[in-house]
Amino acid sequence: MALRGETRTRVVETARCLFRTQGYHATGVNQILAEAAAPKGSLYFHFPGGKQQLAAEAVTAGALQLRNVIDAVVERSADPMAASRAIGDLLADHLVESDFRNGCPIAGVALDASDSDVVRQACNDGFSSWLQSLTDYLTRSGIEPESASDLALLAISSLEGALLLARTERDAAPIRRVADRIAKIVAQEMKS
Amino acid sequence: MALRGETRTRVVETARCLFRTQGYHATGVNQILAEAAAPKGSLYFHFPGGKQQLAAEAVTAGALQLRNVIDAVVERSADPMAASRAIGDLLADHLVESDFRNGCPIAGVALDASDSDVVRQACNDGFSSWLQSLTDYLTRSGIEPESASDLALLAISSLEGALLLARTERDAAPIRRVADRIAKIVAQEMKS
Amino acid sequence: MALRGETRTRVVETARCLFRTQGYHATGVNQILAEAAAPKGSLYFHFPGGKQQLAAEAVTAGALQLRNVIDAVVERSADPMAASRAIGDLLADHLVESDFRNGCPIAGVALDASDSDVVRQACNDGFSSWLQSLTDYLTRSGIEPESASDLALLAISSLEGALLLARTERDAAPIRRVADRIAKIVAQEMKS
Amino acid sequence: MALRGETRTRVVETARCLFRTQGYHATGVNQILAEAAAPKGSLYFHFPGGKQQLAAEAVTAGALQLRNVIDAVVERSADPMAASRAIGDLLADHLVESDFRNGCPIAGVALDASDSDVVRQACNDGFSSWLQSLTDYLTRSGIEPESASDLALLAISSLEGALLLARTERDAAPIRRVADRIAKIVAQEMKS
DNA sequence: ACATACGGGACACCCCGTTTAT
DNA sequence: ATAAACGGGGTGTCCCGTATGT
Repeated sequence: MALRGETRTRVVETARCLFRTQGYHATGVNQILAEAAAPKGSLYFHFPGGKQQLAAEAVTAGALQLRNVIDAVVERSADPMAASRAIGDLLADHLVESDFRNGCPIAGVALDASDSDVVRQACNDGFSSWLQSLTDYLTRSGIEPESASDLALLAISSLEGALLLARTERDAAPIRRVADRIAKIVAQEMKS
Repeated sequence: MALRGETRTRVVETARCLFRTQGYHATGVNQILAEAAAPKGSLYFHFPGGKQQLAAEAVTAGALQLRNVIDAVVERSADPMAASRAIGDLLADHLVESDFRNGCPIAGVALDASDSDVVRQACNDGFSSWLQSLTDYLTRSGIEPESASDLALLAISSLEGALLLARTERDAAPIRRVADRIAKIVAQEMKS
Repeated sequence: MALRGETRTRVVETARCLFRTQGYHATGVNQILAEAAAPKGSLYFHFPGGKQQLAAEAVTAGALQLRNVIDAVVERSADPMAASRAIGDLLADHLVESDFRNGCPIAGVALDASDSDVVRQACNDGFSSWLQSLTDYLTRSGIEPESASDLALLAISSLEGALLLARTERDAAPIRRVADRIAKIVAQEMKS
Repeated sequence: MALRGETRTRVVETARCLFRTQGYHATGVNQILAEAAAPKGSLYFHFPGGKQQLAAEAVTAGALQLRNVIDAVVERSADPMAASRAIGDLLADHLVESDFRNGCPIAGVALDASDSDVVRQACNDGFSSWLQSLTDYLTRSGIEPESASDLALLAISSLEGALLLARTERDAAPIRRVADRIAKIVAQEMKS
């Protein structure tokens, strides 16, 4: 018998993948349930808020996962410049390996479901956590707090945009080029 | 009887607005037709390729319009740094004035309809034209071609990402902060 | 709440009648659902295969029903000759009573949906069951198996064609004339 | 420039082919016009009665063509028995060569458009002409008029039905078997 | 005779959410 | 927690016919 919450987790994970590659409106709850091999009747038992709640949880989970992956990469890096390039490589690899389907786990939902407050809030929380985490890291690396916050915003914005451009172009080069530029900018900031 | 192409243009314009604010899948052709006060029966006369063709044309039109607006702003600016800040203000104003609905005219479609090649190609062409236009401008402003291309990619990526973050956060600040940072980076590039 | 399968059966029955009189493409699923007073949303719950599955089931049901009716008529008949005439009368009556709308429950679908394999197969199964049943009966009546199979094919083919002609002519005479001729041919076969 | 009526003829021919293989409702006027490379605007100039008139003319043309082909085959045959088998072979070949799509040029329309009187009448005229032609031939071959009429009806009905069965089964055997049986029946009739 | 455009309705299919009964 | 069935609205697409302008 299934452990308590096992089905729930599987549904969220499936939703995370599908929302990430297809966006909010292009992904149907039936598809999620079918792919998760979950019983349809119990969707609204686990997620009384329906598709919106499911998307919010999927985004939250996706944001957390990516943050953990990035944190791990960062900790293995010698300095922020190396970290930036490593993150770029990571994102580029994710994209290419999925045949240019796996972009940002938040963006597709954020743009597509911006009318739902609960979903938008989850997306915002995800972005905020990334910004906070990156700002902290840059500060720890010796950058002044104010600059660190700006750089974190620039880094995440540009990587987010680069993911979009790369996916549209079906070429991961923009991601690595942007990550490289960010590295240089961070380097200059650390010298001063 | 309608003037040649008048209805067609009106439909594309309506589609451009709706796709921009709602994304591809959240926008129905019925809604477009109703809002454009266009006859339903002749949609597939004007757009035999259906919704995909309509989206492709809407994206193309949106990309061209925004490029023209930006070109005008750029020409009024004293230098690339001022231009960057002016573009940021422009995008931020667009977003705020529309109650955080009018983001990038391409992004919402690009992320949502990446499975359709004809739509994806139109999005890619739009991004490419922006990149080209900006690269040219930076080159004309005295930046080396190689750096200009990189800076253009960074600028567009980061503004694209900032638009997404700002829309999600319902706060235009990220756009202006990113535009300001880009201005500083361009300044440094011009000194060297 | 509806008893298990009650709605489903009602839909299939309605579909059987409508497909029989109107053919496959001239019958819309909305019409079927409306006439069956069935809930629209659950059509694809009961029939995931859509209209094709519905038509296949309707044909199967129609073929079985007509076979049962014919079997009953045959068993009441003194000999194959009488049976042939009785079947002709039965089909002619069906046609006339419905103002020349109720022809063969298979033909209208078979000709109209021959591009769908699932539908074609259901039609084929229906015809095959009729052929088998009639061949068995003729064999039991003392006709050699090989001849019985040929006669069954002739009988069903000619009645099928006669139904078509009668419907087109709006005159049931061809059916009875053909049935009478078939009776004579069977008689001659039994003497030999 | 097109000769007068050339386009019209091409449209009717295209309609004949499409109606024969797809039936009435499954064939769209747009498809006919596209396949005939005919201008859409002039359809209702040539055929003010619309699709129904077009179908009626297509059926009339198809019936005449098939009658001519059969007449030619009959005249080349030594006797009615040979003629029956030759007709069966002809129809079977037509069916197989078209991958079981080209059945009777009337049946598909007759069953599918029986609600339109103008179409039904054209179908009826086609069938009647075949019956008349065949009855005449059998009479000329020495069969009593009354029997000849009955045999003609039986022959056409059974071949019509056999075409339907063969198409559904995707096997031309029923046509040849029925034609063979008809030949034997005619032979017996001629002896008496 | 043709061409462009309209016009509204219908098509099959699928959506998300709810209800009732296990 | 699951399951079967409902409920109505919406999807993109295509239909046949018409009207106006060469």
